[in-house]
Amino acid sequence: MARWEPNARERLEKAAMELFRERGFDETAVADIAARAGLTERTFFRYFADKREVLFGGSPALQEMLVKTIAAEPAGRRPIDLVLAAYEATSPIFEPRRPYAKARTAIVATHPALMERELIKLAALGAAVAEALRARGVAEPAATLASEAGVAIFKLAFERWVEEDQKGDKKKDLVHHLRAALAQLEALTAPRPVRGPSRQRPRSAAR
Amino acid sequence: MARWEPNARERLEKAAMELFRERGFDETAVADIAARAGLTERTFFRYFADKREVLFGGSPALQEMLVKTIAAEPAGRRPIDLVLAAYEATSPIFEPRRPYAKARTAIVATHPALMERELIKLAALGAAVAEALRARGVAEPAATLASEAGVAIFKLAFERWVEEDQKGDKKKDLVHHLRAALAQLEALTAPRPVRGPSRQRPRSAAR
DNA sequence: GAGGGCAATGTCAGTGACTGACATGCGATC
DNA sequence: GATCGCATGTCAGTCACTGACATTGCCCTC
Repeated sequence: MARWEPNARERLEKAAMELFRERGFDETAVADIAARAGLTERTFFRYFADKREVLFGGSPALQEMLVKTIAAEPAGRRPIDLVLAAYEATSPIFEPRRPYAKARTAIVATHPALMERELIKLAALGAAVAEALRARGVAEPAATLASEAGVAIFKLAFERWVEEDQKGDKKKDLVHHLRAALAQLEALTAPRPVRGPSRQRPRSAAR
Repeated sequence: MARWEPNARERLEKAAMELFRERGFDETAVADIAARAGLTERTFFRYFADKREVLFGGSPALQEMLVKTIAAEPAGRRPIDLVLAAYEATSPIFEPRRPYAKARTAIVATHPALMERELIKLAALGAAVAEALRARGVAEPAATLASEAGVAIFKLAFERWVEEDQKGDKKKDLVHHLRAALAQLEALTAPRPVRGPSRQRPRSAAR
């Protein structure tokens, strides 16, 4: 009721998550979210550029963490290792929020419009990472490719990490999944076929 | 005027490209596009799910070509090579359309909403490729990672290919850029640092 | 402690994307 | 040439989003 309740932004985010879960994204009007948060539709749009954005408030902080980590890493490592270190550094943020991450991921998966937004946020993270690599002297196209590979690894690892069911004891952390994903990518781009013993004519390497 | 002019869909696509270029995406109303095509707004929405979709009509054909190529490739190659072969197979389609591709890419780059749509289309291509790999017996997570790597390679190669200015003689084709991008990715994920002679302590390879 | 200023919120009116229901004209079929 | 089906048109409505302006609580200063 009171006009001056604090944390308007968080209230809006919470109300939106609840309503998207209860009724679905399309069936929730912005006015509904605002009403549950004790605010008006107009105020919602002062905090979020559009209806989808309310689910992506954590994005800037994540990006900042990635960029700073890359800048702070010691020298003498492959670009892809710098990128991986950056994503590993976010693990302490995510680890205590696994249930929240799971709920949010489930909502995003329900609507293509939300997946679009998720994809462009990931692309923005990738672009920021590429820029941070360039700032360290990594040349193109290595910077772009390493950051794209990083996004692919992160997507896969995050998905595995979120899906891990509460088997209780043997839960792996995000860092584990990130390292596994990188190892698998390395295996995939290794010069010779990966699965099964050799069974085709040898020929000079790709390209 | 006549109600029964043929090719309504193509007329809408052409009108949209023109108007987006002349006025910009936001400044073009769907009713404007329809009017230029000699149709009504309602008819536009019978052909395209939303205003952005009018720029993405080629997506299903592209996806079909990728999937079929992967299914038809001979056995005994790395998954990533199958993926690359699939993208290479699209080259004859793109090659004669470079000016169109350039114009379209420029429009998409002008508006985040269009980039979002582009990203989700690429993700859909990637998902279809991963599925095609699985149908050939490629296991997870190799199928997903190979298809994601393929998308990254395609994005980079396509960008290079489109940007290539009309220097006249020495234009490279899309296949060239695709192969170059794969080679660069392989170099990035190779066990040891890429640039400069060795200058750090050796240690056993990743993982 | 009255006044003034600032920042967050509210109110209102408008535009345009998108949808459902129903009407209408063109072309083919029997 | 009556009928039918499909592409298109018409109309009305909802909702996301925006700009202009009003209001209200809070803090600072004199």
